[in-house]
Amino acid sequence: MDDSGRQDFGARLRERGLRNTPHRRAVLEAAGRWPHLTAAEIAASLDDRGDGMRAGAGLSRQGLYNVLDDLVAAGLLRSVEPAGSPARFELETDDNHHHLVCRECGRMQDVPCAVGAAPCLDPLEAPGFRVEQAEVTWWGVCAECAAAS
Amino acid sequence: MDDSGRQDFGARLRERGLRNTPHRRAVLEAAGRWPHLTAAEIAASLDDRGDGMRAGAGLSRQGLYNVLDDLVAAGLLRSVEPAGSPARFELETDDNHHHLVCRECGRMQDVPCAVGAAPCLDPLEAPGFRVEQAEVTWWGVCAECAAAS
DNA sequence: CTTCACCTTTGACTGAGTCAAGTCTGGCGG
DNA sequence: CCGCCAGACTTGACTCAGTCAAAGGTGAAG
Repeated sequence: MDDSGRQDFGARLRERGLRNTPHRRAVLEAAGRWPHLTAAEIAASLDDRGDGMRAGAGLSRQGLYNVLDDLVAAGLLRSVEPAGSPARFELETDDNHHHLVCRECGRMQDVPCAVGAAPCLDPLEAPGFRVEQAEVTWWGVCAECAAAS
Repeated sequence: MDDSGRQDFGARLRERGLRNTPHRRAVLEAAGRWPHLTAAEIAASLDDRGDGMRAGAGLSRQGLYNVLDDLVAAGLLRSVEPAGSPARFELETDDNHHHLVCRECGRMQDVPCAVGAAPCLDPLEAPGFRVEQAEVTWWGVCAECAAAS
């Protein structure tokens, strides 16, 4: 099969000590193909996938959440949860990007970190607080929604 | 500390065209006294307030949500919703601060915007997207939790 | 082939918030 | 002074996203 293009998720799973199961691969593939899906959307995408890999029966809801939790814990997936929206998932790429969220339609898009490498992690006034990660979200109106009004 | 007598929430409400009701004042007072309360915590604080203003019966759940929505819409209250937590409320002060959230205990504290006035709103690569607001959240471990481990 | 750890399913449950529809209230026009 | 009515509040059913607990499969190490 022409797997040349897509990443070898199986290997990534093994690396992190997780078993390489079809469900896990399928979830990673979905997240790679359509970033920012919710758990429900991922479930739907598993149900109606028409590609080579047989989906078998759908993954149960609990199963899906287990898979998502495992992948997030293993650092293969990142979960993003903008206010008012259920959690959304994207492949973890360690590229320090942030998110634009449209106030109208809720759509989300990536932006590279605006000010250089990891400026958001700059030391700040936080006596005793050990900062591990910064998360920046820009809220506004996307091009489509702006046009529509 | 004691902010020169509490702010005149009644007047603020009228200014924005909202009726000045005891419930609304009480919610604003609670948010002023203990920032970052959840809706449930605000409800509890209304129930057992021992100060001058009689609480009367508790505000119903729906009533509370109505009040919160109104106050947020009127720009008197700000709602913050870190991943994995229910919404939390603080008085809107237009001071462009951001939040530190502890991964262990979930506690939240304010930090003044690290890099000057509103750097987070700097133009960024977002063709067509009209950015209205930036939100920065730092995740880490607070002093207490760090000490406890 | 067995076994045990890991993976998955089932179904009940919770927490946070919403919807819809009815009731109360207080300030204004008459 | 009275009735009206918009805005404030209550009630109760409901939804959505996610969790818990316990039982059932499965596959690779031994």
